[in-house]
Amino acid sequence: MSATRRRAPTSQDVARLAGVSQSTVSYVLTGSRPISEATRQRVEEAIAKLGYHPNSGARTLRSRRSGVIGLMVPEPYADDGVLMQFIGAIARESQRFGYDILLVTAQEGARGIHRVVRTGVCEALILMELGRRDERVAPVLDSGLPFVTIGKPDEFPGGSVVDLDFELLGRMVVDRVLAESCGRLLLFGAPGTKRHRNDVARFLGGVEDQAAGTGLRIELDAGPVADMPERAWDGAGPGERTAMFGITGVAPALFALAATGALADPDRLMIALTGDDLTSVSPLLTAVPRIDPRRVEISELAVRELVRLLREDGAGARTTLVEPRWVEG
Amino acid sequence: MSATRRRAPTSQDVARLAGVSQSTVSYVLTGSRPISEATRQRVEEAIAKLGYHPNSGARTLRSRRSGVIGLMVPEPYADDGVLMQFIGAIARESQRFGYDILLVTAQEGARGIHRVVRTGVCEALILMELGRRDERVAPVLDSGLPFVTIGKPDEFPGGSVVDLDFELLGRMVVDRVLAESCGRLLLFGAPGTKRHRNDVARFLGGVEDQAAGTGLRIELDAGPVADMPERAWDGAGPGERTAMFGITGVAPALFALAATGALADPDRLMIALTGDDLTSVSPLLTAVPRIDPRRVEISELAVRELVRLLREDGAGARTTLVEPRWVEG
DNA sequence: TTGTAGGCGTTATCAG
DNA sequence: CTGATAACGCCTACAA
Repeated sequence: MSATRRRAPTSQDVARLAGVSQSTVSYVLTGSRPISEATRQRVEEAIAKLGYHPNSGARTLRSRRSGVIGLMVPEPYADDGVLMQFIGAIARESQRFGYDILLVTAQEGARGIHRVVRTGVCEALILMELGRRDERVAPVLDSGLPFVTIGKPDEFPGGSVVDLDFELLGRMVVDRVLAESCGRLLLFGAPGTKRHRNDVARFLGGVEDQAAGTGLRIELDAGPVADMPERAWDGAGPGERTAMFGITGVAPALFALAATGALADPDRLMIALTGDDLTSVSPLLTAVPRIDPRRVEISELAVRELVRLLREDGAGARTTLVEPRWVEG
Repeated sequence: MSATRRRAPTSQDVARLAGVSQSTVSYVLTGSRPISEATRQRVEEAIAKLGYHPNSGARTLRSRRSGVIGLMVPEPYADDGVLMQFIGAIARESQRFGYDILLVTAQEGARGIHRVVRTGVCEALILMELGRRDERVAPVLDSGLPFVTIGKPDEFPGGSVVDLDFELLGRMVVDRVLAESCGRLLLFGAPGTKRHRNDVARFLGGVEDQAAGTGLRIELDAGPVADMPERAWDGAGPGERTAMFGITGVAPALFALAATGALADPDRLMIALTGDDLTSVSPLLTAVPRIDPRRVEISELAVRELVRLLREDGAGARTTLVEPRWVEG
């Protein structure tokens, strides 16, 4: 019943069929030396006819390039589909350059990195959601492998960084809030307890900078997201307009606000950090000013940056901060 | 600055340090022949001291086992964090058995499978979200590699299947709806247009079976999820209680219902298919009867089934359907 | 219980 | 422009 698993054709088989030496087949494939048009043709025909694919193990063993990029994903991840947006975009973009993505869960920590690096499964790494100082950086660094982090730790010798410009985001939010004549900005999602996260820290820095001297009151909310609307009510002065924003836990907050009708209340201004998928959820949300966190762009940039590090030999590390953008309704 | 990338230690190095032959090191690692306690000790010390990890390329080349499982993920994926629950659990469980997960995006289709299989990168596959008949099955079958699908296609020669028992789910929902004296069940998320999906088809089958002869009116909703509450209103007879359920698009529906206050309305019964993460979103949701789709269990079972196929040589394919469970509030 | 040696399928360095 | 040939690091039959 099951297909007899016959041996996969090797470059030797291709060579025989094309009437050339085995090494010539290799050169046609790698392009690392000039080949006459005639023999290239014959070799390519043989390849097609046999359905030949170079054996990955052999290639990796010999060349020390596995064609695999390790992706360290955070886990568990409470937030909605956000993570998948990154992973999908990273996988797609990698394939454009001939690389595959191997998952390394954060749970495995430094040991996971170590394993995947020492065994030579991965020839490069993308790290997501690093803490401001992260134990996983050490094994990466001493592996000497090129790597890119999505998320900007405090100090970073060696790897490239691609991330949203969270500091700019903070300034953008404050500007909008002031333009909308709000006297108060409620930052929900308990940012005060999340300063250890580099994105939160940078965002808060931007907010505080831009708000300084403007009289805008910044409140770091704490407590269950579900009760956030009540807290927003209580803290407002008479006739004062309140703005709300969070860089995390956006969906639950919108949910809670929708249930109380606050999304339609002109006394509140809600700004969401999210892709444009939210409009499909409820018509109410079209009224919410939104910022595109540009997750797909960031993912693609991360891959391309990694490919650059892999190709150009002595290529130096770089930091690329992507501007958040207002999504026009 | 950057660490000089010194050559990784080989089993040869370990052998020298331990004062044994290279093959002995290999035997200690694979356990494929008895080793005296004394030499095993020495070898293991040497391994630890050098931080040795067997080279993946060499091992794969020689043994034809790469230690990598290919995971074909659907993409793009509109639904919320669901997919990540599967992927995370699969990655974790695989690691318990010494396997890594390589992503293959559905976008690549049959060619992706072909590539990853012929090059020998993956020694087994997990396929998610297959259609009732799927083009990607063919290359998998003729690769002869063991595979497991999460999701049950119509016909399936060769691979194992692990999935939620969607037919039973349909019957469970109908039973509950009848017990709650609803005269009408509104299935939202446009299931009528999704019969091509094997889960939807099986669910609807179960619903129809169980509802037959009971007088329960089944309506397949269509149109934007956001307007679903209005449609639910309009179709109800006088004094009639309406139940609502969807196996897809649950979060948006709950969102829309919350905004209209319907979650607290005793004339409506909303049943959600979801993990228990929803309660953190809003207190309102604790009142919604919920079914646990058991994604983590399904993921783990899929991995264990695959490992079984890999280990036992002539192991036959199996179908495992996991029972949905009511989550008690 | 342990050692020796051949080969897995490539890449890349020699020659020609 | 092309052919032989030597590794790459490990597994495992064959010897001892």
